Amino acid sequence: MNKNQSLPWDHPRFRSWVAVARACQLMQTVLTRELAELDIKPPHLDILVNLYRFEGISQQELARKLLVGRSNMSMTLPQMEKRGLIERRGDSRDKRVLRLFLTAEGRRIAAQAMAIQTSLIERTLSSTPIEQCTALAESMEKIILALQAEAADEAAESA
Amino acid sequence: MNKNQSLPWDHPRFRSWVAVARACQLMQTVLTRELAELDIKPPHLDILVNLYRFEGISQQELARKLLVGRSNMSMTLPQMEKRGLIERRGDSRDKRVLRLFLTAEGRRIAAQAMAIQTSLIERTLSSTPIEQCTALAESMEKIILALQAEAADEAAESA
DNA sequence: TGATTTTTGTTCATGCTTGTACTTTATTGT
DNA sequence: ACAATAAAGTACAAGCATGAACAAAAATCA
Repeated sequence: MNKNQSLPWDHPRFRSWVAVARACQLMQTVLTRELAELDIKPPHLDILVNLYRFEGISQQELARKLLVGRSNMSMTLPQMEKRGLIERRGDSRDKRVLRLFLTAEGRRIAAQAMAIQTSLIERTLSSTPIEQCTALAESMEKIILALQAEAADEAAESA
Repeated sequence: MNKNQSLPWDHPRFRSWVAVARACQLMQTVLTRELAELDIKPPHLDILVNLYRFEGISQQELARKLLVGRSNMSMTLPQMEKRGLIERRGDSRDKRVLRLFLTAEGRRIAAQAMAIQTSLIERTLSSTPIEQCTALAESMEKIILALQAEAADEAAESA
Protein backbone atom coordinates (compact mmCIF):
# COMPACT_ATOMS: atom_id res chain seq x y z
CA MET A 1 0.00 0.00 0.00
CA ASN A 2 0.88 3.57 -0.60
CA LYS A 3 1.31 4.61 3.05
CA ASN A 4 -2.10 6.20 2.92
CA GLN A 5 -1.41 8.65 5.69
CA SER A 6 0.73 10.72 3.38
CA LEU A 7 -1.73 10.92 0.51
CA PRO A 8 -2.71 14.57 0.04
CA TRP A 9 -6.44 14.05 0.27
CA ASP A 10 -6.07 12.80 3.82
CA HIS A 11 -4.64 16.08 5.04
CA PRO A 12 -7.34 18.26 6.56
CA ARG A 13 -5.90 21.48 5.19
CA PHE A 14 -5.61 19.96 1.75
CA ARG A 15 -9.20 18.82 1.81
CA SER A 16 -10.31 22.23 3.01
CA TRP A 17 -8.53 23.98 0.22
CA VAL A 18 -9.85 21.65 -2.42
CA ALA A 19 -13.34 22.52 -1.22
CA VAL A 20 -12.55 26.21 -1.39
CA ALA A 21 -11.23 25.94 -4.92
CA ARG A 22 -14.21 23.93 -6.04
CA ALA A 23 -16.66 26.40 -4.52
CA CYS A 24 -14.89 29.25 -6.28
CA GLN A 25 -15.02 27.49 -9.59
CA LEU A 26 -18.73 26.81 -9.23
CA MET A 27 -19.45 30.34 -8.08
CA GLN A 28 -17.65 31.65 -11.14
CA THR A 29 -19.64 29.38 -13.44
CA VAL A 30 -22.99 30.39 -11.99
CA LEU A 31 -22.06 34.06 -11.90
CA THR A 32 -21.04 33.89 -15.54
CA ARG A 33 -24.44 32.51 -16.46
CA GLU A 34 -26.33 35.09 -14.46
CA LEU A 35 -24.32 38.00 -15.81
CA ALA A 36 -25.04 36.88 -19.36
CA GLU A 37 -28.34 38.76 -19.34
CA LEU A 38 -26.37 42.01 -19.01
CA ASP A 39 -24.01 40.82 -21.73
CA ILE A 40 -20.95 41.07 -19.51
CA LYS A 41 -18.59 38.56 -17.92
CA PRO A 42 -17.03 38.36 -14.46
CA PRO A 43 -13.87 40.23 -15.48
CA HIS A 44 -15.99 43.14 -16.68
CA LEU A 45 -17.84 43.14 -13.40
CA ASP A 46 -14.58 43.29 -11.48
CA ILE A 47 -13.56 46.30 -13.54
CA LEU A 48 -16.91 48.04 -13.13
CA VAL A 49 -16.88 47.51 -9.37
CA ASN A 50 -13.43 48.96 -9.05
CA LEU A 51 -14.26 51.98 -11.17
CA TYR A 52 -17.39 52.44 -9.10
CA ARG A 53 -15.30 52.57 -5.94
CA PHE A 54 -12.15 54.22 -7.24
CA GLU A 55 -13.07 56.76 -9.86
CA GLY A 56 -10.19 58.06 -11.93
CA ILE A 57 -7.91 55.12 -11.25
CA SER A 58 -5.23 54.37 -13.85
CA GLN A 59 -5.00 51.21 -15.93
CA GLN A 60 -1.90 50.16 -14.06
CA GLU A 61 -3.50 50.54 -10.65
CA LEU A 62 -6.58 48.70 -11.84
CA ALA A 63 -4.50 45.81 -13.16
CA ARG A 64 -2.72 45.56 -9.83
CA LYS A 65 -5.97 45.48 -7.90
CA LEU A 66 -7.35 42.76 -10.15
CA LEU A 67 -4.14 40.72 -10.11
CA VAL A 68 -3.91 40.65 -13.89
CA GLY A 69 -1.31 41.88 -16.34
CA ARG A 70 -1.30 45.33 -17.90
CA SER A 71 -1.81 43.86 -21.32
CA ASN A 72 -5.07 42.40 -20.11
CA MET A 73 -6.35 45.91 -19.38
CA SER A 74 -5.06 47.12 -22.71
CA MET A 75 -7.14 44.45 -24.43
CA THR A 76 -10.29 44.68 -22.33
CA LEU A 77 -10.77 48.36 -21.57
CA PRO A 78 -10.99 49.59 -25.17
CA GLN A 79 -13.77 47.06 -25.75
CA MET A 80 -15.67 48.36 -22.75
CA GLU A 81 -15.06 51.90 -23.93
CA LYS A 82 -16.54 51.08 -27.34
CA ARG A 83 -19.56 49.61 -25.59
CA GLY A 84 -20.00 52.89 -23.79
CA LEU A 85 -19.46 51.51 -20.30
CA ILE A 86 -16.31 53.41 -19.43
CA GLU A 87 -14.33 56.41 -20.52
CA ARG A 88 -10.56 56.85 -20.64
CA ARG A 89 -9.15 60.34 -20.23
CA GLY A 90 -5.50 61.24 -20.41
CA ASP A 91 -3.98 62.64 -17.26
CA SER A 92 -2.98 66.24 -17.77
CA ARG A 93 0.08 66.03 -15.52
CA ASP A 94 1.41 62.69 -16.69
CA LYS A 95 0.83 62.09 -20.37
CA ARG A 96 1.54 58.36 -19.97
CA VAL A 97 -1.43 57.48 -17.81
CA LEU A 98 -5.06 57.03 -18.79
CA ARG A 99 -7.56 57.66 -16.03
CA LEU A 100 -10.70 55.55 -16.01
CA PHE A 101 -14.29 56.61 -15.37
CA LEU A 102 -17.69 54.99 -15.59
CA THR A 103 -20.18 56.48 -18.01
CA ALA A 104 -23.81 56.86 -16.96
CA GLU A 105 -24.53 53.62 -18.79
CA GLY A 106 -21.56 51.98 -17.11
CA ARG A 107 -22.82 53.04 -13.70
CA ARG A 108 -26.25 51.64 -14.54
CA ILE A 109 -24.87 48.28 -15.66
CA ALA A 110 -22.49 48.20 -12.71
CA ALA A 111 -25.37 48.63 -10.29
CA GLN A 112 -27.36 45.85 -11.91
CA ALA A 113 -24.38 43.52 -12.07
CA MET A 114 -23.48 44.14 -8.44
CA ALA A 115 -27.06 43.41 -7.49
CA ILE A 116 -26.88 40.09 -9.31
CA GLN A 117 -23.59 39.18 -7.68
CA THR A 118 -24.69 40.25 -4.22
CA SER A 119 -27.89 38.30 -4.55
CA LEU A 120 -26.03 35.19 -5.64
CA ILE A 121 -23.58 35.44 -2.77
CA GLU A 122 -26.28 36.09 -0.17
CA ARG A 123 -28.33 33.20 -1.50
CA THR A 124 -25.38 30.84 -1.56
CA LEU A 125 -23.95 31.78 1.81
CA SER A 126 -27.30 32.14 3.51
CA SER A 127 -26.83 28.83 5.32
CA THR A 128 -23.53 30.03 6.78
CA PRO A 129 -24.06 32.27 9.83
CA ILE A 130 -22.65 35.76 9.75
CA GLU A 131 -20.07 35.17 12.46
CA GLN A 132 -18.76 32.19 10.54
CA CYS A 133 -18.54 34.34 7.41
CA THR A 134 -16.49 36.80 9.40
CA ALA A 135 -14.20 34.04 10.60
CA LEU A 136 -13.96 32.85 7.02
CA ALA A 137 -12.95 36.30 5.87
CA GLU A 138 -10.28 36.47 8.55
CA SER A 139 -8.84 33.11 7.56
CA MET A 140 -8.78 34.21 3.95
CA GLU A 141 -7.10 37.50 4.76
CA LYS A 142 -4.32 35.60 6.49
CA ILE A 143 -4.01 33.28 3.54
CA ILE A 144 -3.90 36.21 1.16
CA LEU A 145 -1.07 37.78 3.12
CA ALA A 146 0.83 34.50 3.17
CA LEU A 147 0.37 34.08 -0.58
CA GLN A 148 1.42 37.62 -1.35
CA ALA A 149 4.56 36.96 0.65
CA GLU A 150 5.15 33.80 -1.42
CA ALA A 151 4.63 35.71 -4.63
CA ALA A 152 6.99 38.46 -3.54
CA ASP A 153 9.61 35.85 -2.59
CA GLU A 154 9.48 34.22 -5.98
CA ALA A 155 9.63 37.57 -7.72
CA ALA A 156 12.69 38.52 -5.69
CA GLU A 157 14.27 35.16 -6.44
CA SER A 158 14.13 35.74 -10.17
CA ALA A 159 15.65 39.22 -9.80
CA MET B 1 -24.62 59.99 -1.03
CA ASN B 2 -25.26 56.58 -2.40
CA LYS B 3 -27.07 55.11 0.60
CA ASN B 4 -23.84 53.42 1.62
CA GLN B 5 -25.49 50.67 3.58
CA SER B 6 -26.57 48.95 0.40
CA LEU B 7 -23.20 49.04 -1.34
CA PRO B 8 -22.05 45.45 -1.83
CA TRP B 9 -18.69 45.82 -0.14
CA ASP B 10 -20.42 46.64 3.12
CA HIS B 11 -22.17 43.28 3.27
CA PRO B 12 -20.22 40.84 5.44
CA ARG B 13 -20.94 37.86 3.22
CA PHE B 14 -19.92 39.80 0.15
CA ARG B 15 -16.66 40.82 1.75
CA SER B 16 -16.02 37.26 2.84
CA TRP B 17 -16.53 35.93 -0.61
CA VAL B 18 -14.35 38.55 -2.22
CA ALA B 19 -11.59 37.44 0.12
CA VAL B 20 -12.17 33.81 -0.82
CA ALA B 21 -12.01 34.57 -4.52
CA ARG B 22 -8.86 36.62 -4.13
CA ALA B 23 -7.16 33.91 -2.10
CA CYS B 24 -8.05 31.35 -4.77
CA GLN B 25 -6.68 33.53 -7.51
CA LEU B 26 -3.41 34.05 -5.65
CA MET B 27 -3.12 30.39 -4.78
CA GLN B 28 -3.54 29.53 -8.44
CA THR B 29 -0.87 32.02 -9.47
CA VAL B 30 1.67 30.76 -6.96
CA LEU B 31 0.89 27.14 -7.71
CA THR B 32 1.35 27.78 -11.42
CA ARG B 33 4.81 29.20 -10.75
CA GLU B 34 5.84 26.32 -8.51
CA LEU B 35 4.61 23.66 -10.91
CA ALA B 36 6.61 25.23 -13.73
CA GLU B 37 9.68 23.27 -12.66
CA LEU B 38 7.84 20.06 -13.52
CA ASP B 39 6.68 21.63 -16.78
CA ILE B 40 3.01 21.17 -15.98
CA LYS B 41 0.14 23.53 -15.15
CA PRO B 42 -2.65 23.33 -12.58
CA PRO B 43 -5.12 21.67 -14.97
CA HIS B 44 -2.60 18.89 -15.60
CA LEU B 45 -2.16 18.44 -11.87
CA ASP B 46 -5.91 18.12 -11.42
CA ILE B 47 -5.96 15.42 -14.05
CA LEU B 48 -2.99 13.56 -12.58
CA VAL B 49 -4.49 13.62 -9.10
CA ASN B 50 -7.77 12.22 -10.34
CA LEU B 51 -6.09 9.47 -12.31
CA TYR B 52 -4.01 8.68 -9.26
CA ARG B 53 -7.15 8.21 -7.22
CA PHE B 54 -9.50 6.81 -9.82
CA GLU B 55 -7.57 4.60 -12.16
CA GLY B 56 -9.37 3.62 -15.35
CA ILE B 57 -11.83 6.52 -15.26
CA SER B 58 -13.30 7.63 -18.59
CA GLN B 59 -12.78 11.03 -20.19
CA GLN B 60 -16.39 11.93 -19.56
CA GLU B 61 -16.24 11.10 -15.88
CA LEU B 62 -12.99 13.00 -15.53
CA ALA B 63 -14.46 16.07 -17.19
CA ARG B 64 -17.42 15.95 -14.82
CA LYS B 65 -15.18 15.72 -11.77
CA LEU B 66 -13.11 18.65 -12.96
CA LEU B 67 -16.14 20.75 -13.91
CA VAL B 68 -14.89 21.29 -17.45
CA GLY B 69 -16.27 20.43 -20.87
CA ARG B 70 -15.62 17.20 -22.71
CA SER B 71 -13.82 19.04 -25.47
CA ASN B 72 -11.33 20.28 -22.91
CA MET B 73 -10.34 16.69 -22.15
CA SER B 74 -10.18 15.91 -25.84
CA MET B 75 -7.68 18.73 -26.26
CA THR B 76 -5.59 18.19 -23.15
CA LEU B 77 -5.35 14.43 -22.73
CA PRO B 78 -3.71 13.67 -26.09
CA GLN B 79 -1.01 16.19 -25.21
CA MET B 80 -0.38 14.46 -21.91
CA GLU B 81 -0.37 11.12 -23.66
CA LYS B 82 2.29 12.33 -26.09
CA ARG B 83 4.35 13.50 -23.13
CA GLY B 84 4.16 10.01 -21.71
CA LEU B 85 2.27 10.95 -18.56
CA ILE B 86 -0.92 9.04 -19.24
CA GLU B 87 -2.25 6.23 -21.37
CA ARG B 88 -5.66 5.90 -23.00
CA ARG B 89 -7.04 2.44 -23.60
CA GLY B 90 -10.30 1.63 -25.31
CA ASP B 91 -12.89 -0.12 -23.19
CA SER B 92 -13.51 -3.61 -24.49
CA ARG B 93 -17.21 -3.60 -23.61
CA ASP B 94 -18.09 -0.13 -24.84
CA LYS B 95 -16.12 0.93 -27.86
CA ARG B 96 -17.04 4.56 -27.33
CA VAL B 97 -15.16 5.11 -24.10
CA LEU B 98 -11.46 5.59 -23.50
CA ARG B 99 -10.22 4.60 -20.06
CA LEU B 100 -7.37 6.62 -18.57
CA PHE B 101 -4.29 5.40 -16.72
CA LEU B 102 -1.11 6.94 -15.38
CA THR B 103 2.16 5.72 -16.81
CA ALA B 104 5.10 5.13 -14.50
CA GLU B 105 6.39 8.56 -15.47
CA GLY B 106 2.96 10.04 -14.89
CA ARG B 107 2.82 8.55 -11.43
CA ARG B 108 6.26 9.96 -10.69
CA ILE B 109 5.32 13.46 -11.85
CA ALA B 110 1.98 13.22 -10.06
CA ALA B 111 3.71 12.42 -6.77
CA GLN B 112 6.10 15.34 -7.14
CA ALA B 113 3.34 17.73 -8.15
CA MET B 114 1.11 16.67 -5.27
CA ALA B 115 4.05 17.19 -2.91
CA ILE B 116 4.47 20.72 -4.25
CA GLN B 117 0.79 21.49 -3.90
CA THR B 118 0.50 19.97 -0.44
CA SER B 119 3.52 21.86 0.74
CA LEU B 120 2.13 25.13 -0.59
CA ILE B 121 -1.22 24.57 1.05
CA GLU B 122 0.27 23.54 4.38
CA ARG B 123 2.59 26.52 4.34
CA THR B 124 -0.16 28.94 3.42
CA LEU B 125 -2.77 27.61 5.82
CA SER B 126 -0.33 26.96 8.66
CA SER B 127 -1.57 30.03 10.52
CA THR B 128 -5.14 28.72 10.41
CA PRO B 129 -5.75 26.10 13.14
CA ILE B 130 -6.93 22.68 12.08
CA GLU B 131 -10.36 22.98 13.63
CA GLN B 132 -10.91 26.21 11.74
CA CYS B 133 -9.87 24.49 8.53
CA THR B 134 -12.44 21.84 9.24
CA ALA B 135 -15.10 24.48 9.81
CA LEU B 136 -13.96 26.13 6.59
CA ALA B 137 -14.37 22.87 4.72
CA GLU B 138 -17.86 22.43 6.10
CA SER B 139 -18.88 25.93 5.07
CA MET B 140 -17.51 25.29 1.61
CA GLU B 141 -19.29 21.98 1.28
CA LYS B 142 -22.57 23.72 2.01
CA ILE B 143 -21.77 26.40 -0.52
CA ILE B 144 -20.87 23.78 -3.10
CA LEU B 145 -24.20 22.07 -2.60
CA ALA B 146 -26.05 25.37 -2.89
CA LEU B 147 -24.20 26.23 -6.07
CA GLN B 148 -24.76 22.85 -7.63
CA ALA B 149 -28.44 23.34 -6.97
CA GLU B 150 -28.25 26.75 -8.68
CA ALA B 151 -26.46 25.26 -11.63
CA ALA B 152 -28.99 22.46 -11.91
CA ASP B 153 -31.83 24.99 -11.74
CA GLU B 154 -30.44 27.05 -14.56
CA ALA B 155 -29.78 23.96 -16.63
CA ALA B 156 -33.37 22.82 -16.12
CA GLU B 157 -34.60 26.31 -17.00
CA SER B 158 -32.99 26.19 -20.42
CA ALA B 159 -34.38 22.73 -21.08
C1' DT C 1 21.39 69.96 -18.89
C1' DG C 2 21.91 65.30 -20.83
C1' DA C 3 22.10 60.32 -20.36
C1' DT C 4 20.11 56.42 -18.12
C1' DT C 5 16.54 54.05 -16.03
C1' DT C 6 11.49 53.50 -14.78
C1' DT C 7 6.99 53.66 -15.68
C1' DT C 8 2.70 53.45 -18.56
C1' DG C 9 0.39 51.64 -22.00
C1' DT C 10 0.13 48.95 -26.59
C1' DT C 11 0.88 45.12 -29.84
C1' DC C 12 1.45 40.59 -31.08
C1' DA C 13 2.12 35.58 -30.86
C1' DT C 14 0.90 31.70 -27.94
C1' DG C 15 -1.88 28.71 -25.30
C1' DC C 16 -6.05 27.47 -22.79
C1' DT C 17 -11.14 26.99 -22.47
C1' DT C 18 -15.54 26.95 -24.36
C1' DG C 19 -19.46 25.85 -27.31
C1' DT C 20 -21.15 23.84 -31.46
C1' DA C 21 -21.35 20.63 -34.95
C1' DC C 22 -20.10 16.03 -36.17
C1' DT C 23 -18.94 10.71 -36.07
C1' DT C 24 -19.28 6.46 -34.03
C1' DT C 25 -21.25 3.26 -30.91
C1' DA C 26 -25.04 1.84 -27.38
C1' DT C 27 -29.50 1.82 -25.79
C1' DT C 28 -34.40 2.20 -26.06
C1' DG C 29 -38.91 1.40 -27.89
C1' DT C 30 -41.98 -0.70 -31.15
C1' DA D 1 -34.88 -6.66 -35.84
C1' DC D 2 -35.14 -1.75 -36.89
C1' DA D 3 -35.69 2.94 -36.22
C1' DA D 4 -35.04 6.65 -33.09
C1' DT D 5 -32.64 8.53 -29.32
C1' DA D 6 -28.77 9.09 -26.29
C1' DA D 7 -23.92 9.02 -25.05
C1' DA D 8 -18.62 9.26 -25.74
C1' DG D 9 -15.29 11.33 -27.99
C1' DT D 10 -13.29 14.67 -31.67
C1' DA D 11 -12.58 18.92 -34.60
C1' DC D 12 -12.77 23.50 -35.18
C1' DA D 13 -13.54 28.37 -34.60
C1' DA D 14 -13.97 32.11 -31.23
C1' DG D 15 -12.96 34.50 -26.97
C1' DC D 16 -9.67 35.53 -23.11
C1' DA D 17 -5.44 35.78 -20.60
C1' DT D 18 -0.49 35.91 -20.59
C1' DG D 19 4.25 37.35 -21.40
C1' DA D 20 7.70 39.50 -24.24
C1' DA D 21 9.08 43.12 -27.11
C1' DC D 22 8.16 47.78 -28.06
C1' DA D 23 7.19 53.26 -27.97
C1' DA D 24 6.42 57.31 -25.42
C1' DA D 25 6.83 59.99 -21.34
C1' DA D 26 8.75 60.89 -16.76
C1' DA D 27 12.08 60.50 -13.11
C1' DT D 28 16.76 59.99 -11.57
C1' DC D 29 21.22 61.36 -11.21
C1' DA D 30 25.70 62.68 -12.65
